[in-house]
Amino acid sequence: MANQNRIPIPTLTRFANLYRVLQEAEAEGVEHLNSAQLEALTSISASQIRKDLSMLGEMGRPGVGYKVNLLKKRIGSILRVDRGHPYALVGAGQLGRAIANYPGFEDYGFKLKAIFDSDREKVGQIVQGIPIESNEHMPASLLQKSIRIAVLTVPRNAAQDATDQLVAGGVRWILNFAPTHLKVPDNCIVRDVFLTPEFAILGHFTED
Amino acid sequence: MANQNRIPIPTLTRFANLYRVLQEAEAEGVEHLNSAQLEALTSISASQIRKDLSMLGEMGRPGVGYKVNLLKKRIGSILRVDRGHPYALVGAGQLGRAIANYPGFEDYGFKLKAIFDSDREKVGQIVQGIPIESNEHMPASLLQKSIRIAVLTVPRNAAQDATDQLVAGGVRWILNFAPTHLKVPDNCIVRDVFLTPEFAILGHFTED
DNA sequence: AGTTGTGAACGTTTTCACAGCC
DNA sequence: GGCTGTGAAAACGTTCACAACT
Repeated sequence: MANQNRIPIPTLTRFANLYRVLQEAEAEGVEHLNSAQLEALTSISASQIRKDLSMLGEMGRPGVGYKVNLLKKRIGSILRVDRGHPYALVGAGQLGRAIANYPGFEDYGFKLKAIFDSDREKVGQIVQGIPIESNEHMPASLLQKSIRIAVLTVPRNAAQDATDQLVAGGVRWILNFAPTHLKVPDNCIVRDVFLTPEFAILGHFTED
Repeated sequence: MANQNRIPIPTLTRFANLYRVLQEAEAEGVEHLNSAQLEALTSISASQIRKDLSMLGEMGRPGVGYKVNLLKKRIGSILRVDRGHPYALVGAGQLGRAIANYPGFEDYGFKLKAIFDSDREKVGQIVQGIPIESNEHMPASLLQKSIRIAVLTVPRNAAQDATDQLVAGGVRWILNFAPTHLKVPDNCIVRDVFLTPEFAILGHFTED
């Protein structure tokens, strides 16, 4: 039965993937998809999909499947894709710019509103229509723009400092690409995206 | 007791993090670290660390802790950091270049050996000392260089094509940044690194 | 005393299997 | 007949707690 509160992270991750597939299906004019078809498109098992979707209440029709536009809308509302979350990018290096320029995030309701970098040379440069600001105004600028979400792509040794300033500026959700653990207050959520472990895992499975 | 075969992915991820910390400790001349100290450095719980390390056989000494250089060596061999895995980058866009230029991967034994892009403009450009090759020679070039590992950073609609060519070129491990599911033969391992779900999850926790 | 290694308890996530609905 | 929704079972991963070792 529907228990909309407290959806596990693995389920949310799968919702994000389903959302993309549903978007594509809708664009192609597909009206219904059943759990087996969704499995083919995502390689999430059909039973897993049904279990996940059961958290949203009864979304499917036995014998028919799930209505694409309805399901997309429902998952979208869970992921809050329609809110236009403003976010800040801290660290306008290569990875940071790649993320700023990555087109996919807007589909999920995220809107880049500020970019910070400690490098004086970069300050004032325009990326994605946003001028890079100096790190120094970070807290004030964040507060003024009501930004609560940040993506952190600074070098490891600058990460904790930048984090402290983000927190001072009212940021409560951080997507962290710096390969280090961030210390934040309890009311702040950090999602770590570490690339080296991904490589390292690949290494382990390597043979010969 | 030591069951070196079949180490769970979460454990491998933690090993990769421990490896970095051990590298730093070794560089600083630290000889021993106990599980509580490792917890402080990684925020992996001490009992979790002991459990993970117990998979490697008895690596620590009660009352003393773990010998840094020994443990680093052991984890390194699990992650096969000493093999100098040659890898290819497919897609020399911003994200691809950011990854190519990221210094951390070499520490884990990965060595960039080829770059491919379908854009004629880019072919011949040098990135990290490697000339960008045209997609067309991909399979032949991969085979010639004995490359078995690839990082895929092409747009979604080019991803499956590129994957097919990688597989034709003998690649068996793919780190996939393209936000789509790749179809590969059974003997090929794909690790997906999807950035949008990370954002999407953040969105769900957003309030207001 | 200090710290490991590990069985046992716990909690979470996935898979199974099928009753019930379309 | 086909497919969903869901309890029940299984698998998995983490934390606890303590005997054993230095």
